[in-house]
Amino acid sequence: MKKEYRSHCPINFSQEIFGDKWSLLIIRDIMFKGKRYYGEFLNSEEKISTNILADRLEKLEDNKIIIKVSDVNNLSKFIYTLTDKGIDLLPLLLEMIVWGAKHDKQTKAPPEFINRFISDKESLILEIKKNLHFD
Amino acid sequence: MKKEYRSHCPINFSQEIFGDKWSLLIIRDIMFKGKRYYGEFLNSEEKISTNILADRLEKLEDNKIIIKVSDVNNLSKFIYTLTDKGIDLLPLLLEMIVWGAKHDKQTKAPPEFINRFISDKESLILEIKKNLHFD
DNA sequence: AATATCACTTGCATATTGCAAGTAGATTGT
DNA sequence: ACAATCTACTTGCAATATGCAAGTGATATT
Repeated sequence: MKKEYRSHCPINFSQEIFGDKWSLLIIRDIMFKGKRYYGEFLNSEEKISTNILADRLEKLEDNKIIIKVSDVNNLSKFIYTLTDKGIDLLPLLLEMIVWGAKHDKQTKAPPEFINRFISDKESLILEIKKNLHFD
Repeated sequence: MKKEYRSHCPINFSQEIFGDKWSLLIIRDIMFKGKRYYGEFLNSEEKISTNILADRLEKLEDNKIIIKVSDVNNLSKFIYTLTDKGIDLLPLLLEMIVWGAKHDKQTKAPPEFINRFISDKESLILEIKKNLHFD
């Protein structure tokens, strides 16, 4: 079960963990949209298929980006949350949002969000992080 | 030849363009290692295969992240360089380096590079950008 | 007790990846 | 001038990954 990395370049390391079309969307859903349940991820705009979702959740959990715990209010449900390692992806995701918003003419990124990030990175990061701790 | 995006979320937009295991490694090679030729990319540590390299270079060019021009000193060679859109990926890549270096115990990222980025982001960004303009 | 919900799993067709070998034009060496 | 080499790919094919649809088993609701 041990993972062999192609190299220990930090960019390669990162890409081997979340360099696919779906992983960061799951992290986005938890980080920015407050999603926590399997069914919520399934309903995201990009329509991930259920087997891919199951696979990515498992890989993200294996890589300690997220943790899965059962929901005490409903034992047939599980709650997925970010670990500190996952929360550490926030600055990267914010830069990705800035890049995507700048270069997609049809972007849906709210301009006030982008402007706030550009003019006041640190306070935005702190505010988002604060909202991630429900526990 | 028109591209349909699954959504115009900026994270999804970004991932549809470079969310795979190889694209950002090519960009890394140009940005941080000064590589410009097909053969140089082929020789990178992670050993990309030639058909995948050809495919990714074409996609990166289609997406205006890189441009391909023939080498006036050797007509059998082409020079690949970053566009402004590609150079705009620098902050994202730097955050990726920080994350990868922090969470990979075996990282090869030089600590002084990480420390300089953390303590003095903007000057490091400017310096790297300056070195990208050979033209 | 029957029905619905939830988080997956399975089967299968299609698409992508990766290895190895081949090709065509430009360059270099003799 | 000619052959060998270099350079940037292309092609064939096997292995892997993806995505759609349907199924399953445990819990929850009525």
